[in-house]
Amino acid sequence: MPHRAQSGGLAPVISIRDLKVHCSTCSMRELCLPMGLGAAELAQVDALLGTRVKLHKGDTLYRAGEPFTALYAIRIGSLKTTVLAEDGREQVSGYHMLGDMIGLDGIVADRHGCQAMALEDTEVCVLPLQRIEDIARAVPPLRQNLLRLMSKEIARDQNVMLLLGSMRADERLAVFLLSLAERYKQRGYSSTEFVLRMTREEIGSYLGLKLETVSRLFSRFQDEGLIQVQGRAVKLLDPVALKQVVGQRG
Amino acid sequence: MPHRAQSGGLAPVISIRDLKVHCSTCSMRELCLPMGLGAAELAQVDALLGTRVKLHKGDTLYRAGEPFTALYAIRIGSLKTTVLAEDGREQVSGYHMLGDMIGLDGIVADRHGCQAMALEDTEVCVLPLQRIEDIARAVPPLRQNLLRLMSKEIARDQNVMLLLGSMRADERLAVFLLSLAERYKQRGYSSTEFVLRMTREEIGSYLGLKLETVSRLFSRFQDEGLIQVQGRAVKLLDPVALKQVVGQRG
DNA sequence: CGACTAGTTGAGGCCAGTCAATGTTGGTGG
DNA sequence: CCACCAACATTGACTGGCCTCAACTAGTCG
Repeated sequence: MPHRAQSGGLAPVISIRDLKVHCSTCSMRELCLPMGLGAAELAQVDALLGTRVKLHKGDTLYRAGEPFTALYAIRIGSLKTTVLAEDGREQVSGYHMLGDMIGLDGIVADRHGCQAMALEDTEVCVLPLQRIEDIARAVPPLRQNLLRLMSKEIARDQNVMLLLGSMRADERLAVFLLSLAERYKQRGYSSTEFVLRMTREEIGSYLGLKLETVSRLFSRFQDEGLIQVQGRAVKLLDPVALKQVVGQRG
Repeated sequence: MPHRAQSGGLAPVISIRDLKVHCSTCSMRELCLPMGLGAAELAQVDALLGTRVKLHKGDTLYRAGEPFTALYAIRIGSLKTTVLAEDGREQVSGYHMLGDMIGLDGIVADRHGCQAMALEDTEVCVLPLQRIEDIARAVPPLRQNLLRLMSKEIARDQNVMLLLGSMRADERLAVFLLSLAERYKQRGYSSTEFVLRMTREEIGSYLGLKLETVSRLFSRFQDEGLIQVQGRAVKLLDPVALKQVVGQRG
């Protein structure tokens, strides 16, 4: 099902003006593409941005193989990206929350290399492809930021490779929880208490594990007093001990 | 041990002039950063490039944590990049051959996120960081190419994640061999017969396997008539069947 | 209320890891 | 040139961690 520009039967509680994106008033601007820009530059970026898109839980923002037309910055909510093998196998390649940019992999072939799906009701800012070049020309620091974001994505992917290639199941889950905690913290949320937006199966797919293994590990971590789990609600009781899970024998 | 600008006791068999890099005369230019550029633009890039660096087998081009000063384009030879976990664990994150660009992960933090080591005698072109901005300003198509290369790296990493997260050992090795074959082909070499530049352990590290497993799989593939192996010399006898290894049960 | 999805837990099997012995290769120096 | 050594590679026996299959529970939504 394609994404929709507006949610179904809800009366609009926000004005038309708000529907236009403004980096200058966005709380995520220091994590997002315009990080570090001055007021004048921000105004330029505002003028170049497209509209925002609203997604409901389960909506797809783009699919693998579709023409690459824009990058997206997440304003509210979260998405997962999944890569598909030729034989239909599917793997979650990332979880993305507010302030993150997605779609960076599409530039190479003018087609998206993966699929992006909303894990909850979500809003993204659209950066149309044609305008990215304009932006890059007009605002040099922004060009730098774009490179940085891509570079950051590469560094992140390499860490996931390290996780998938060399860690045991319990280490993977510990790293996953700690990395979520860190990202929530950066965004001003609690780093010890949060609600997972994805299923056990999706976590497993991301970590190269089966859902039963993930479930068992949650139970085990709880038994060991490291965390408290109630469905998708997670509380990190002992982050230090959780860190120690990573990198130790047995 | 740091890299050296020139090899030890050898009399120079190439002229000084050749030591300066020239994209316009480089056979890799259509795979490398200047792909698709016109003659005038090539000349501009030539003027911006730094010198080349020679590495011997085992030499390190850069280490994780070192200040990021340049990107590198491989002229001759090959390198491996490895990421390190805090606990000292190490994983090969990529094999890179002539025409490839490396160091792209360093932009984010002004520090390299991984280590690059030569697998054989190797020469790389140096693109000093300060000049990358100049290049991007002066030659718009080159800016586009830089983005494309980074995007390609992201897409590649995601495929590795798919491999590590969802494939059995034999599938991983088959994918690895086929991807090497493809890359040799793109560079004008035989796609069915080549010499591996890395040890079984390094292959295993890249694929998330132990060296014994890699060795056993080479033997098994040979028994099944898929390949012929003699140490590091590999001949793909039945690439089609090798492709079929990927994605089938048992 | 029934159908469905998500999650938990148990029993058993298998793939890849571990440990160990042996063979092979390539570089070095006498 | 060859003997030597260290690094690399192969193969076997055994182990164990994660997967598979399966049963059951708890929410959720028509």
